[in-house]
Order: sequence, then C-alpha cells, then structure tokens
Amino acid sequence: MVRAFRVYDTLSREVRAFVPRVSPRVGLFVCGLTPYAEAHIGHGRTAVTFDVVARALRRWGYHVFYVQNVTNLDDRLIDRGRAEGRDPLELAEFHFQGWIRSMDQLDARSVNLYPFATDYIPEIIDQVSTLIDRGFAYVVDGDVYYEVSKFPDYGKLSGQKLEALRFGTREEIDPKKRAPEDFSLWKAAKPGEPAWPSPWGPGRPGWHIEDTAITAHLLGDQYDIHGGGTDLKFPHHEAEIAQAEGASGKKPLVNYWMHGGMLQMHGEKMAKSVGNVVSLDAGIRKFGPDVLRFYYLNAQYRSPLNYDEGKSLEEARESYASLVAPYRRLREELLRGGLTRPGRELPPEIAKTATELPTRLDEILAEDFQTREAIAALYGWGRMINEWWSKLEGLSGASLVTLGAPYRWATEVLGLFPERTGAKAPAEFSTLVQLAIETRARARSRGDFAEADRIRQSLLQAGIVLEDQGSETRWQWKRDGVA
RNA sequence: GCCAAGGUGGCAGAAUGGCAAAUGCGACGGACUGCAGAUCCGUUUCCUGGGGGUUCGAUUCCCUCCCUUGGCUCCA
Repeated sequence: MVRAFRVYDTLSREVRAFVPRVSPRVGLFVCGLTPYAEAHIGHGRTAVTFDVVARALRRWGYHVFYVQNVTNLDDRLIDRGRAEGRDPLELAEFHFQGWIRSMDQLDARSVNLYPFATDYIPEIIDQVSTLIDRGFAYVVDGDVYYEVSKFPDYGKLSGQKLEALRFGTREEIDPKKRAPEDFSLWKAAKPGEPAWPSPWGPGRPGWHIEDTAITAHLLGDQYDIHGGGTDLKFPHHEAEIAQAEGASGKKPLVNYWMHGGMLQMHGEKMAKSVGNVVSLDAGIRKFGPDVLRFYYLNAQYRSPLNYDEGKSLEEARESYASLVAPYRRLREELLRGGLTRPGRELPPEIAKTATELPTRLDEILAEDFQTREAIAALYGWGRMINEWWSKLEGLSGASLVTLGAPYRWATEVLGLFPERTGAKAPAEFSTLVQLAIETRARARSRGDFAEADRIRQSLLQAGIVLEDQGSETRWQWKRDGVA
C-alpha cells in the first residue's frame, strides 16, 4: 500500500492528488547540471529538494526511478573548454565528479541514474528524425529546427503567448530559422567541435532534445514527475513538451511538473552570469553539509531563498544546533547503556506521541512536501524531550529508542541527523579528553577555577566544547553546530 | 510590454472566512551555574504591501494599484 500525497503542479497551477501512472512505480526526471564549471549553492538546493521528494516517495512505498541528466556538451562547455585548452567532454566529466562528491557529502544520493547527453546520441537522432517525419521539424544546411507553430500547445506550461514574447533581446536571431520562436534540435558541426554522424550531416544535439530522448528511452513516452528550477520553465520545459508530445503523439508528457524556487544572493538569482556565485563545495566546507541541508529544507521549496552567510546561514547554524541538541542528548544516553539497558518505561502518553509522530510527519510532507512544517514539528518534539528530561532519567534502552523515532524519520526522509554528526573519535582520543576533563574537575573541586577555565579554553582551541551538566561534564566537537 | 510566482513580527517562515497569527533565530528578564554553555520559565500583546468591495466578521474571497523575484531562447 502506498501513501497518498498531494503536490503542486506547475502546469495546472494547483496542488493536486498524486496518481502514479502505474502504481507503485514512479518515474522521476530532474534537469541536472551543465557541468562547465563548479556547481553552486543554488544547484545544491534543487538537488536536495528532489532528494527529499525521492526519499519521501520511497518511504511511502513507491518504487521511484529517479533520473537526473547531465548536459555534458553544449556551447558553454565548448567555449570554456577552448578557453582552458581542455576537451569539453573531459571538462564536463571533471565537474560532474565534483558534483557527485558534493552530493555524497550532502547525503543526496537518491538519484538512480545520471545519463550523459552524449551517451544517447542514437536516441536523440531517432527522436529528431521522428519529429521531422511527423512534420514538426525542418532541416536547413545540416541544422534541424523545431517548428513551434506546428505545435499548438506551445506555451501551456508557462502561460506565454508567442506573439507577446520578445525574441532576439539576448541573442541574435538565427537567420536560418523560419520563425524566431523555433529552436534547435540538431546543430551542424563547426570545425573543432565534437560531432557525431547523422542523417543531416555531422553535428551535435541542441539543448532541449537530450532530455526528451533520454526520458523516452528510460521512462517512456509519458511519465510521472518532472522537476527542475523555475528558471527552466520557459523555454526549456516548454520545448520538452513540444518535442516529446510531438514525437510520441501522446499527451501529457508528464503528469506533474515540480519547479524549485531560486536561490538568491543580494536579491538576485545566484548565477554565474550575475557573478554572485558561491560554489557548493565552498558552502559545504564553510557551514557543513548538515547545516546547509537544514538551510535548504527550512524553507518552502517553491519560494525563493536568500543566501547570506552572515545572516541566513548563521541563523540556520543556530537553529540546526538547537534542533540537534535534544537528539544528541538521547543519543548519548543511549550510547551509555546500549539498546538493551534496563530501566523505566516511558509514560504511555509520551510513548504514544513518539510512536505516532512519524506518521504525522508523513502527513505533513504529503501536503506538497512542506519540509519547513515538518521541521517545526520536530522542534516541538525536541522541546518535549527537553522539558521531560529530568523526569526521564533511568529510562530503558527501548524507551530511549522510542523517543528517537521522530529523529529516525527525519534521517530517513529529510536526511538530517545523519550518524556522521556524532563525534566518532577513536577510543584513545576519548580517553585523553576524558583525562583532561577529570583534571579540570579536580581543579574545580579545589576551587581553582582559573586552572579549570584554562583547560576548558585549551580544549576549545582544539575544537572540543565542554558542557557541565550537574556533576557531569560532557564534550563534543565544536563543528557539530553547538558552539 | 507580456507570462508566472510572491508581498505576514527585528529576521526566517507557517496557518486560517471567526478565540489579537504556528515554529525557529535574535533580544530582554528570571531560575540553574564558580563562570560559561545547555536546559527550563516569562516577556518580545497593538506583524498579514496600499486602496476599494463581498461578509455579521478577511490576513484568508473579488477588483485595483504599488513593489519584489523568475522567465521572454545561456540557466537548477
């Protein structure tokens, strides 16, 4: 049995109940990178958004096939490769590897397949040929164009009317096109560019065609969810609809269009062309993958999100620390005695809440993936744990595990509270820290607070934070977000 | 100009045709502490862009204006 959920669909502009084409299968395609340079924080946001979508659907019983394409050849890659004296395909591979490393760090690993555009040249040629045969495309001197006027539905996703568009404002209009709105399906090779043989002469794919050739091959003529950033709505996704529905004669191409909001910096979209870019890797290094993930998920996925290291990210760091604190108390307590440790049982009403909260969290997320609301509920749970903490002393291991259920939900679905958050110091190291703590305790007991503070300060410089709790002193890594 | 999405407290960000609007951060006061931190309690009670309208009642529905962001063939 799969869980029902609702999702905002950009095409119908409403939150709709999700109905898979073939339950419990779900085909999910998300527009991925053109890796001509390092990925930035904005790319990371979209990746995490759809990572949570995939995680949630899998938890809810759907069998998700998540495909994220890689545009490993386009004009920018060719230009950049030329500027750097590198092969564009090799350049793409290089930056793609960086992307995968960032995804690993962010624990965003739900993608099943990253197809590269140039691995699907036969499928692309096949689809372009079909479009020509069906009268949607025409050939001019080795170039192939899509004739937009042949596809009456063009504009249905973005609400654009052709006659109101301003063509040629950013680029010269290609004089070979029959109409300014026509777009390139296949580009005739220029000297020195990577090229593949085709019925129209050597060349390479246009920007939009790889997506539909790949999805037709991997997910079928029609599939469930297509995701990407809102900036891709027009013309890219509009072109995808025109290509796929034109080629297959079936519509709709997808049942649900999901668009993630832009990450902004100084009130503008983060983009290389604007020059306000912070690389994803730099963000991860600076704030840590957990804080960054939290920052992304602490906002509505469709809304713009402002990136400000001194403000929004600092806030995220603080907020995440207080979200993690009760979880960490539980975890430490559990590590102390282990799962099987005997002790008191939870008051029934608390056990009940703990057991039911994950379901409530599922329900919250099932309403258009409101991660921020789920996080609010987790805060509520954390506060409950904190309030009850003194009364919960001496709990059994099983009781502690029960209290942790909402956090396990968050790890599974939101990717927060991963185990790597905890200090995994070698035993010898812990022993040394413990020794310092004991030395400090003796100093404190004889009233030598200067010495005690000196020890605490030294440990802090080594990245270790001490906290006195009653007669006990605990330590943790500063990096974990508390200090 | 056109299309789309938005405008809620110091900030981030929910919700709802009706108890002065969740949650978090920050701030302030208190408890605890040798100090700090963590935690707890209290305060941050005159916050829904402007103007109309519908309604017993609107932040929520309608109209209009203003503003912001994205897009109008490079974009996640």
